[in-house]
Amino acid sequence: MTVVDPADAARAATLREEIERANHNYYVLDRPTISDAEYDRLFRELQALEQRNPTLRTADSPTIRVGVEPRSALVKHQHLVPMLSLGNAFNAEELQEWEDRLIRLAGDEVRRSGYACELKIDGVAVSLTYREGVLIAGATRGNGVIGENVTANLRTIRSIPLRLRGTGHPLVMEVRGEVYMPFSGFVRMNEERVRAGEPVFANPRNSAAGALRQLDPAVSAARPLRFFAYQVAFHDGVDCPARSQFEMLDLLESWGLLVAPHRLCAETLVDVHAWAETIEQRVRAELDFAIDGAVVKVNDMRLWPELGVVGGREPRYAIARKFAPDIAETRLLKIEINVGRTGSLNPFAVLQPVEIGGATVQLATLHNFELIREKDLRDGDIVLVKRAGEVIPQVIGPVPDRRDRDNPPLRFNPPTHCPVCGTKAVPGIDRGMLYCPNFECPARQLEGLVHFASRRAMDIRGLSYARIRQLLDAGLITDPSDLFDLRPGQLKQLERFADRSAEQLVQAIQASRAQPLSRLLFALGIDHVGETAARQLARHFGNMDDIAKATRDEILAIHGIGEAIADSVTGWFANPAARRLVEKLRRGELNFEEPRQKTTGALRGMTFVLTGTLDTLSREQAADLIEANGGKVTSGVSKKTSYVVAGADPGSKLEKATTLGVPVIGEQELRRLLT
DNA sequence: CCGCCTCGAGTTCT
DNA sequence: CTCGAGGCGG
Repeated sequence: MTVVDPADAARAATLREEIERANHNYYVLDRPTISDAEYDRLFRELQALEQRNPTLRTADSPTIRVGVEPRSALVKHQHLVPMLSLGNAFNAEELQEWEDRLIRLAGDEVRRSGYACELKIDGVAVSLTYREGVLIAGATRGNGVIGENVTANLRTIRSIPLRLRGTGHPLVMEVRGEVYMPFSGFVRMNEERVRAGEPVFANPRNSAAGALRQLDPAVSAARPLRFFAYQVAFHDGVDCPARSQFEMLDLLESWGLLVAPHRLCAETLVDVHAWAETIEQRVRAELDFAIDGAVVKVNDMRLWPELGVVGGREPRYAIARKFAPDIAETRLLKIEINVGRTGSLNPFAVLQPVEIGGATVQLATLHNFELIREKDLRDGDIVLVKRAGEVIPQVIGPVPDRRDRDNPPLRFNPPTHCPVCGTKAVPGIDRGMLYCPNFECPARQLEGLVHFASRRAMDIRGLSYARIRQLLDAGLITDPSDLFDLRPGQLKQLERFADRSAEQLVQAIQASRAQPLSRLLFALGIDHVGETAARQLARHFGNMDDIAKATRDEILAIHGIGEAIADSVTGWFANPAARRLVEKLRRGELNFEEPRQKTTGALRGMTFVLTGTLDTLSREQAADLIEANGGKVTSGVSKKTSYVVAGADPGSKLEKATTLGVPVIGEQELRRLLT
């Protein structure tokens, strides 16, 4: 006789109530009140409590039921075989526990069978009934046993065949799968709704659910819905046409159904884990639809009955490896604008900090003003933010349902003037972009100086963003040439400047005067003149004065330099302010010469691409080494690449090298090439 | 004129 | 790292 802790009992009751309320809001009212992650947390806590105290497991506990009663406006549909849900594993350890349990139940057969791995689409589960290959009915999952008949709506989805292709389909069967709305379609649909003055949808899954339950099929036909199939159910006694889940997926495809991409037949759990990591870190961000995890199934279907079902609810042969949610709702506090070095006005979103995929997101780029207009983003909106792997956070769109209807926030208007200096903004070549044309704009000066001092330009250590701002505010500098007049005494006057750091900074600035012309030229920040073009110019002309007086045609003659760069360079040197800057730099005794490049070298004519972490050399050292020996380093792999030098943990370039047949070498082999 | 190869520029968080 | 556009070769 076990004694139940009264605190546990009270907690269980609270959890049950909260879960029931969330279920009702989600399934019945279609208005989710808590996030999926929060729901999962509550659910698991309740499960754990009940496991510890079996007497708490009441007959009406949500852990026993699969869902709730469906809304009754639609005709009911009884599933041939119940549509069960899946147990969850949130990490590799829980996945391992699952396998351990399987092996205890069915022995090593499980290992030999391997695992079928599929994406878990975040959509609406449906069941399609085919008789003699013809679609006769379709239903939502409902409570798992009885769903809603939405046949007419499902028929409007083009990726659902009305008649199956191929042969070998059982007389009557239900194809199980997921209806979803792609991100692109979701965004487009909301844009159209904004134009039509209609309310907009909160997120793709709710849109798909809402579209399926429309009473008028014409309405759901207009929605961009898709379908992926993942399973088949038949009457007992019907021979399954496939032996394994993976074969079944192939069979579904041969019948003309779509199966979610990136599936894998894994031999071991280690492979499953590696695959799931790749999906979560890399693949997920590229998909045009939401996934909330991966489904792992024992591949051999003959083992399924033996493994049984947990609590009448979750079959043991499959488990959902859940990912951290990569989408969250948060408030867009304000749309702000950054002024770039080139004068580009870059809008970004300041967000109420929100946890997504293990990182706190506060800022997200909005790219350009066209995009803000299309999505109709406004200060104060609740927005959907997506972030996956190492991808930069992205604002998918507003959730206007949550906008105060009586008092909507003001529509965002692109700036007419530079927010920093007030100069009239001008449109750029790229659509949606605006520029501040003022060369003396303080923001542009700040960004320009940061670029000047940066590692790849003049490489002045200790001259950080904050320091530059401090020097500008103190009126000690306005342009890069002023740096070279700075004296330690002036810096020591400033706050937070120790004697030693003042001397070190002046020292670093003085040392940078010797940088080759190519770096100085790049540091000046002339439009279209990056590292490569700067080096080309410096090598070709040899010194600053010959570049300054070069004609457009003389510059055009250089291989790799075309009209855009030539015009930009001659234009820059024609500007009196620029000429004054050059003269001040000359007085500061900066190096205006490019050292003669030796034209020999073991790597002459070869092109290299670096990826991953090399054994001893840093990426930069390796690049220097290659260039010192006459070779070239580029960023992308192409047919012209001679070698890809790969280290530990290489990126996507390695894959591209193998597909293009480019030889891949390591650091040791690179060194051998030098001799 | 088209397609491929490069380069330039901007960007978030740990 | 990725997108977009510059530049070149066919």
